[in-house]
Parts: sequence; structure tokens; C-alpha cells
Amino acid sequence: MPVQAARIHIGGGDRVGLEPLIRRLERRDVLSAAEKDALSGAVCRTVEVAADRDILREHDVPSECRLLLEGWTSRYTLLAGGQPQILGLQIPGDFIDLQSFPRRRMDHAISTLTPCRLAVIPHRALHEIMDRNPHLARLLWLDTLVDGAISRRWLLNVGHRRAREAMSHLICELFTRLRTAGMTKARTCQVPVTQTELGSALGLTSVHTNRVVQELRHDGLITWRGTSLTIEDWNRLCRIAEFDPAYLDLERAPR
Amino acid sequence: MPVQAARIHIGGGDRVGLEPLIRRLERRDVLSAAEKDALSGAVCRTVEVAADRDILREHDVPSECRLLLEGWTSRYTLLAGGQPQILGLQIPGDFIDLQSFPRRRMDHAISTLTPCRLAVIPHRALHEIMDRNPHLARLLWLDTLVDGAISRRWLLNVGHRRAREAMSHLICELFTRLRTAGMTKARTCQVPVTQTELGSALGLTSVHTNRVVQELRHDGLITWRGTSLTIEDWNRLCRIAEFDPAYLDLERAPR
DNA sequence: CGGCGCATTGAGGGCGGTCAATTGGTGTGG
DNA sequence: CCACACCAATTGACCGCCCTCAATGCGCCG
Repeated sequence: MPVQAARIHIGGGDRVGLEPLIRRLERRDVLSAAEKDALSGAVCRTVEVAADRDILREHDVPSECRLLLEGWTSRYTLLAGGQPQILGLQIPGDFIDLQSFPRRRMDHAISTLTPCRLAVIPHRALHEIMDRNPHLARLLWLDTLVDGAISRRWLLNVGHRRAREAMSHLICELFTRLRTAGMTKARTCQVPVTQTELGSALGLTSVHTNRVVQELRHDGLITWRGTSLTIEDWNRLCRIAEFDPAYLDLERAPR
Repeated sequence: MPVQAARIHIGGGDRVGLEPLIRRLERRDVLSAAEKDALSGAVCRTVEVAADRDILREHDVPSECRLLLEGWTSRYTLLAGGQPQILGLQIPGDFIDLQSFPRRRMDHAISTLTPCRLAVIPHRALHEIMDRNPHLARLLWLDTLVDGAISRRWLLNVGHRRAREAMSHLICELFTRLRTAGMTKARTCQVPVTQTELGSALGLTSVHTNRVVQELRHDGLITWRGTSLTIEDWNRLCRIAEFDPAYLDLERAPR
């Protein structure tokens, strides 16, 4: 099914909305003005999508990539059971399907968890970046590698740790990613998804997710009311989670 | 700690040992003779490593990549508990740390499960490939993306499925990857690792791994004696595992 | 006010973990 | 050729984390 777009904005010559992405890339390496222009110039249009809509389905073969500008999305697959299992979360500044450029066919689906705004980048434009700017290409490659590193970290969490530790780790990761995107205020961030959805990312039921969240609250580690999540004790939370942000690769170095 | 090499062979002008890699890449796209030469020319030496040795440790910053020519290796991390948790398996033809090229710092360790032979490729050579041959660069990028797709599939297995289904899926995956590398005979392949090690990849203890393996044997799905694994009923095993090899991206298409 | 979605709480059960002992195959040394 | 060590595979007993099923609260919005 094609994207259900409420509104489409043509163009994209300016960098409006690309700040979270550029912030993240600049945490990793110096980005020239020409490279920022190449990125914003690659955007052919922006799209708005309502909450709980599929952006891509398994086995789709897209001819363009999507960059998330606003809202949250999730990677998921359907098991024989039926209900979707979350395999990844995207926040503003994350590419949704950059991998589809070398990969072609989607091996999982992607849907919106909230209303979203997306920037669309044709594969053709990425081809040109690869031909003309190997350095920027390397930074994009790197971004997909961090995506893989996140999956591996989730695998570690889900496969080998208790629910309490896993949830602590997920919270540390999301807070760090949101901070990198410039979307936190002091110790507080907005988490516009349900406990059930976060739990599914950890292979937990909503019931047990809730019990773990309450435990973290009771231990004075977090406050979570509505969509507003505050980290009350970052150091202790990191210790419980064994959280080391190195896998997010936020260190500046020539690439 | 540096690689403990038993023997080092300088050179690599020929393609000896690269067959499993080239087989896999050619399943995905046409590879020109020049591209094959570029790959084999990028190898600066080969190295032999005994079993149960670390090739790379967490936080290492390698200046070269390693391609596995013979033997099996595993990605792992150490949790606070102490014992290693397997996050990925490499078989001949797999890059061990291609990601280290854009990424620099290792976010996990890699060790040999068996005696191994490795081809070493300097990052400098990959730089040149990226500058001069965007198509080959895209195929290498693709290979790291498949690596990420495998992690995500493991996440699905480990987080959301029973041990029996997860083990079936792992067996289907490994058999398919070994077949692609040209390392199967009819329905039989060699699995030179212990049940304990395979189980760790699924977050299972050796005790439960053994019970699951026996169950699969008893149901007439597999035969597994020593290192020799035979698939007795591929279709039924795939059905139990919900195995769809699409995520391994073995479809030929222009990239 | 009534409906809906999400959070919350309770009771009971099962998958897989933990601990521990035994078997069996292989290699090594006497 | 056998005694022994060692490691992986195997088996048994028991337990706990998390699932399942179910009901209740509760805020939000029409």
C-alpha cells in the first residue's frame, strides 16, 4: 500500500527539519557546508503521515529513502501469531529505510507510532552522493551500521538480561538518542508511545512491562507521567542497565 | 591484545580462499573481473589463529578489516556476570569487522570458535575501493546491512519465540548461509561448535539447548552427531521456524 | 455521561533457569 | 592396552521470572 500522505510539500532546498540528523552526523565527524547542502538538496519532498499507519510493508521494494523529521516510527514484523513485534524504534533525525538503497527489498515493515513528518530522498540522489562524495557516503554507511549495533544491543538485552535491566537500558538508550537529536530538556524527554509498545520492543507483555516501570518508579530512578519521562538518577540507571553509549558512536573522529 | 598468529602469509594476489565471499556477492549482483581483482588485491596478508582466541576486543580501533576464510568465529560481549554472550556467528566468506572501516571503535569482541584462517584488508584499501568503485562499495555496504538484518532476525527469535522455534530458525539460517558459501553436501553440513555455543546465541542455557536439540532429533527434523548436522525434513523445519531467507538477500538484482 | 484506550492489579501456570550428577567419547600417558 | 583426565552431552529435581487470563481504575474526548 502506498504512503497515505495528508499533505505533501514539494522542494526542500532549505535545511528545515534536518537539524536532528545533522546534529548526529556532526557528533561523528566534521561536515562541510557542501555536504550539508548535498543532504538537504537530496530531499525531493516532505510527507505527513497520521499515527498507526504503515509506511512500508515487508517485501516492498522502495525507490526512495525516508528520513524521519517529526514523530516516532517502529520496525516490526508479523509472526504467525498475528500481532506485530517491534524490532526497532526511530526518532526524529533517524533514517527509516536508508538500508533499502543497497538492499532493495524490505525484510520488515515500518509503521508510525505517532503522527509523523518525513523527508523523502530518491535512491538516485544517494547514487550521486556515493559517486561524488565518498566521505558523506561513509557517514551514511556508518549510520546504518549504528542501526545494526542498536539491534545487537537489543539482542543482548532481550536475550540475556532481566526485564528490569532491559527496560533500564532501553530508557538510557532512548534518552541518549533524544539528547543527541536536541530533544531533551535537562533530565526530561517526551516519549510519545505506550508502555505496551516499549515493552514489545523488549519482548515483554504489557502487564509485565507495567510492573517493571512501576518498580523503576518506586526505586526513584524515573518519573513517567503521560508522555513525559524524567530520569531521576542517571548514574544509578546506567549502572543497572550496564549502559555504555559507545555503540551509538557519538565520538568525533575522521571517517 | 594483538592477534596471536601462528603463521602469516604475505601477499594475496590470487583469489585463493575468497570463493565463499565471491559466491555470496554474486548471488546478489554481477561482479566484474575487475571487481574480483580489486577484492583479492585488497588483501595484504592472511593469518592463522588457533581456536578460542580473541581476534578483537571491545573498544579496539583496528586499522584493517578481516575476512574469514576458514573456521567459525563469534561476536560476543561480556556482561557484568562474566561469561561471554554470543551475538553473532561468522562462517567462511563472512567479513568479521567490515563495519570497523566506517565505525572505527569495536562495540563488541570477536573470538575464534575453531582454528581459523583470515584475510586481512587494510582500511586504506577500502578507502580506495570507495573512491574508485562505488558499485563494489555498495555491495560491501550491503553485506554489512545483511549482517544487521541477521541481528534483527535473531532479536525476533530470541525475544518473541519459543526455544524450539528459535533453534529451528538458527539451524535453517546457518544451513542456508553454509550452502551459499558452497559448504554443504546434499542435506548435510558441518557445525564445528558445541550445543552450548549455539544455545548462547539464542540466550539459552546448555541444559535447555540440549533438551530442544533432542526434541528436534526425536521429531525426525534433524540428525546431529559430532559436528555433522543433517536436515531430515527441510520443509517442516522451515515451517516450525517460520524461516523466510529473504533477509539474507540472496536475490540477484542490480545494486 | 458514556465509550475507549491505556495503566494497573491479582491469581495461577509454564517455559526455561539453576544446581548437580552421570554418561560417553576422545586423547594422553603409563 | 588400559587408567585417567577432560569436555561435551545428557538427565533429574526444583524454582522463579514472566506469561496468561481477567478484572478494575482512570483520564480523555466526543
